[in-house]
Amino acid sequence: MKELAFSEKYKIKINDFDLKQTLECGQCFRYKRLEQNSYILIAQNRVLKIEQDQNQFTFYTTKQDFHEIWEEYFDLKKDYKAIKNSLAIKDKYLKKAVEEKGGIRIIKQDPWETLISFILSQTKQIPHIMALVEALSNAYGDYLGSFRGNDYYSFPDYKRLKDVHEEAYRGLKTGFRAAYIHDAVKRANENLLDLEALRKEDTSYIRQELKKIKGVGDKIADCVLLFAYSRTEVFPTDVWIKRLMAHFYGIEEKDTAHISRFAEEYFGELGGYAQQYLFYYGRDNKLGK
DNA sequence: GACCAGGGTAACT
DNA sequence: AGTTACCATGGT
Repeated sequence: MKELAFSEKYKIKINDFDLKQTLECGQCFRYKRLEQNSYILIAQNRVLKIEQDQNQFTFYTTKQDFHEIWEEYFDLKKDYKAIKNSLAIKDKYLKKAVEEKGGIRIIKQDPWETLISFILSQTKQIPHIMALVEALSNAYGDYLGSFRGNDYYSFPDYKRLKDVHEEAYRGLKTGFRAAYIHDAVKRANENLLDLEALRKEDTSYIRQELKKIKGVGDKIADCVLLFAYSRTEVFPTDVWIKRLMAHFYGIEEKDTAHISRFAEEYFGELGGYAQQYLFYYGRDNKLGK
């Protein structure tokens, strides 16, 4: 047992950044809220504590770690003001979404963790996804430390999962997704899937390669492209987005490919940002029923 | 007990 | 190319 002290502190002012919005908008699953504006995040094989007071942030780590790891991870160098202005002038829904959820940053997560997390996400609600990712980490990840009675484990990489049987994943209540996880692990260990090598490839090629994994279709591939590979033009289309596109823009399509084409046309290079603002705004306000 | 959840696949027209 | 049943589990 190792109690995490969080004795290091680095304070910094950041604009267009909201901790709650960035963590709870549905892009990541490994955080724990401590108090109103205080969170634990597990990422990069570390446990990070962060606090926010207005535009003043406290990262419980060294200045060096902040600049080498977390500034990039939270995409804090980018000018989101310009992005939000471009979107807000397009229509009243984007204007509202950007006004209300303008503190979202698209974080740069690990591709493997993102891939497995979104495989687990299918037909699951966000709290269930978080529970499954946590169960997988607790079972196979490295122990990182404890804080206030909670133990934290890293997300297990594909090498760590090499000899895990499909039945073991079923034991974690992953259901039919167990076979998909097993296939992804197998492909990674057989060098049929190299997520680091894919970083430099074209978006369409990455999508094509990801879809070779069982249980990975357009939506999950697009989530990996947006949340791990920073392909910010990509517009993942899920059940919420389908409903919201009908509600906002009258796009009554069942086929996600049609919605993606509309999004590509309408949002252009800012598709990924638009998707996150609209998704979180719509879901938080229960719009589109 | 029916219905749905940040989907995808296979088997149909 | 466009539907539909089904997949496993947990929550209303």
